[in-house]
Amino acid sequence: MINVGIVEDNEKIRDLIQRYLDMQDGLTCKAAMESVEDMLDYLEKESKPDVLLMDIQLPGMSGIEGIGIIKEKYPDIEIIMLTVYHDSHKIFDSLMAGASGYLLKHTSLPEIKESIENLAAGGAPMSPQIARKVIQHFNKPDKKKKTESDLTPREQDIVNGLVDGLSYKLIADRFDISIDTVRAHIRNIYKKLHVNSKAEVITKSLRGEI
Amino acid sequence: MINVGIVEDNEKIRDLIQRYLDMQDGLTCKAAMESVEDMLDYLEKESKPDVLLMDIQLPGMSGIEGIGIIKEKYPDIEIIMLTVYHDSHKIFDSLMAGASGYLLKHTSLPEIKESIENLAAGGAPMSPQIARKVIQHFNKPDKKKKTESDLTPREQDIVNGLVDGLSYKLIADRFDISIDTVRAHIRNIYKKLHVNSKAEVITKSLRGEI
DNA sequence: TTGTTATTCACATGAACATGTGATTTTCTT
DNA sequence: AAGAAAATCACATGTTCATGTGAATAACAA
Repeated sequence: MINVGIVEDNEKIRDLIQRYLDMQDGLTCKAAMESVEDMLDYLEKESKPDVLLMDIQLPGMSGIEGIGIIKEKYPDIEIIMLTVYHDSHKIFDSLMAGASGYLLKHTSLPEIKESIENLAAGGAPMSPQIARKVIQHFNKPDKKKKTESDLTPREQDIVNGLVDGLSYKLIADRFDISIDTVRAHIRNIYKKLHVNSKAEVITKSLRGEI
Repeated sequence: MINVGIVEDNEKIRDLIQRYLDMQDGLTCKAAMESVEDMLDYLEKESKPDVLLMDIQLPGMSGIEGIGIIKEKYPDIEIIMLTVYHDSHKIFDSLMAGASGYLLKHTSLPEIKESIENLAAGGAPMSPQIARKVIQHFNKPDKKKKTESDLTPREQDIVNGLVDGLSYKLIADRFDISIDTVRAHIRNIYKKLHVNSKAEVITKSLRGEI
């Protein structure tokens, strides 16, 4: 028997989901709150659910903030976001905060039930549109190669020195060259990267733009 | 009508999937090859499929290498991996190479059909176990908080300015404070982070150590 | 062979940075 | 009400950086 909790401020939706889930075989749904704060109170007193369905837009604390707090106190509770938001920031913030699934609100009741069972079986429920955005997040990084500049090996050495926080003098020592040679390389690096400070080179390098 | 192609070295599985998909309404499946090389030959001559089902373990070029080559030549072809491998490396390598979905081989024929339609509708088909691993990839980064220093909001502003490659003067302008105040903050930042140069602050910041 | 690129070095100057010392005001906690 | 922390500003000094100009050597491609 999977114990499900709900955090959703819209009373109609909350009651509808609760009633539906509670009458399903294998599921029980007793805790249906309108805010994270209420749910936290409930969790201190009553038995903890296995799975929480959570909205993002809530009175008081947002659902995303709620994830962090709940997961810290009760790491075993799995949280599925159930929301209208499909923008990348909210999705990734939720996942990074510790959510195990992300469903859009147009998801039908039977699909929600299926998602909960899916989660209990080791899956990760996601609406298809959400899955798409998550995957796109991985697809992107290829373009880095296009922006790749063509620093010479020596120039790359110098850049690494800068990233390590070395002064010109220390870079010169590291590679056994004169400080003026270091300066010369840095001039060339700046030209190639179209920058004019150590700071920008370091930032570009660590962001993978070199 | 969605045109599907298959790259799979096991003849039985390949034929089975091809026959099944080809007899479905709304789908056609004419191109079923045993290697990426064969599929590339086919793509040069014949009409291009909308969706490719691709194995990873193949004679000759691996499916993951294949993704990159096919996506570069024909960016509009969507690729779904269909494989027995469920290790994180193969999953992420595939997604980063440009795959739009990842199914495990125990997926039933009707589920494969559903996944193709799902993809055509803007979704991203993934087996639940795969979705779980993808999400776990996001869940991890929390541990960074442990190494988090306790810079004040203003100090964090200054750090961001440094990362953006601004001089003290420009940082002062950005926040409407004097350059000496910037200096004062930077002194405090250096003490808290145990560093003594802009470069080190930028590196720490971009490596998530702040 | 001639030209280009990579790597090396030197001298010079104004701008930006690192660091010390000291001080005021506001805000929050005890 | 007293103390701590955060944010603000000032003055001073030595160091490091950014940039200009000029040049030599080696390696490699046209």
